Amino acid sequence: MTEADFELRDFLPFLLNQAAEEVSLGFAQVYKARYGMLRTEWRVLAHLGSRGPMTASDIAASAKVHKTKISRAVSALETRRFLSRTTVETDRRRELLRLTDMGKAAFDDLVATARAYDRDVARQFTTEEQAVLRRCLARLAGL
Amino acid sequence: MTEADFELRDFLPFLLNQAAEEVSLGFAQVYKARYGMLRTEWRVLAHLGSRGPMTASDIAASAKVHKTKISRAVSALETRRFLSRTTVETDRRRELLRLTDMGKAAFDDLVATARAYDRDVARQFTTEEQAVLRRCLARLAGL
DNA sequence: GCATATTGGTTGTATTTGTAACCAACAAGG
DNA sequence: CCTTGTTGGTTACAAATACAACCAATATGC
Repeated sequence: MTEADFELRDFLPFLLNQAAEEVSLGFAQVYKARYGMLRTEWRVLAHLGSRGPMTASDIAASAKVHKTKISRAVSALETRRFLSRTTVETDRRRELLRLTDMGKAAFDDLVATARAYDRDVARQFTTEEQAVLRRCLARLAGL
Repeated sequence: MTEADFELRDFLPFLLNQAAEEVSLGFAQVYKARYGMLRTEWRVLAHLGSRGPMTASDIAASAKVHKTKISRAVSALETRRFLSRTTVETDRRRELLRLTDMGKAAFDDLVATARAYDRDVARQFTTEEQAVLRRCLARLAGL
């Protein structure tokens, strides 16, 4: 007999993946449809929008995303004029990224959408559940 | 002023992705190192192991994974002799997938590893937190 | 100052994935 | 039967990702 009583739905890595996929797929469609943005691009936008100008590797470190992914997302956002780069004069390897007016507008708009989406998702839980859920996820995410 | 008080870490889709990535990355390395299996392959193995023989589209439906992904995972598992196919005689489009002895052994082994990993992850939470977390995730995942 | 190592960032190539087109087996309607 | 439509599954091609090699600027050791 093999381990017949093993249930995938009790397995945390599986549960997390499944939930994450389900939840972020819905939101991905929103901003993809509206701005043609990929997940990483939206995340770069969010970082710059909420924390102000920073360099690519700052974002990579804070979002724990590989720098090549960031690099490509930044190019895409630059091409669409959502952000601009300026080389840091004291260290000319680094470039400070900042949102253009268009980028800020997109960010504001996406924040509104994001908040509404978040409320929508959260609504199916009690306040206590929400608190526990967010706390546990933050811990797991290493925040 | 742009929406400066928006914090990514409060945004559920982001939290979920981050947590999922962090948690399943660790486990992925275990079974990738041991069996050279990809996530989808391990999930196919898990389905067949815990629910017995079934067809590719059964798995696709139950795991909510696209059938092409399943198809490729099944071929990979077949090549490595973890499973075998037999055409269903009453409907020759469908093929019943079942684990070979090797597949069963791999499944048993992975179940043990998975349980240990799960315990490890869960240990940082209280019993109540665990219950809430699993319940919420299951709901979000649509289980 | 000069060789060496490190860091910020990009590019090239091999995998992986998603989307759509596809084939074969079956089902339904006439 | 013979069209037409559906379903299970695979394949082909495009997009996305990971990984390693790379370039330029700076830091470090001597």
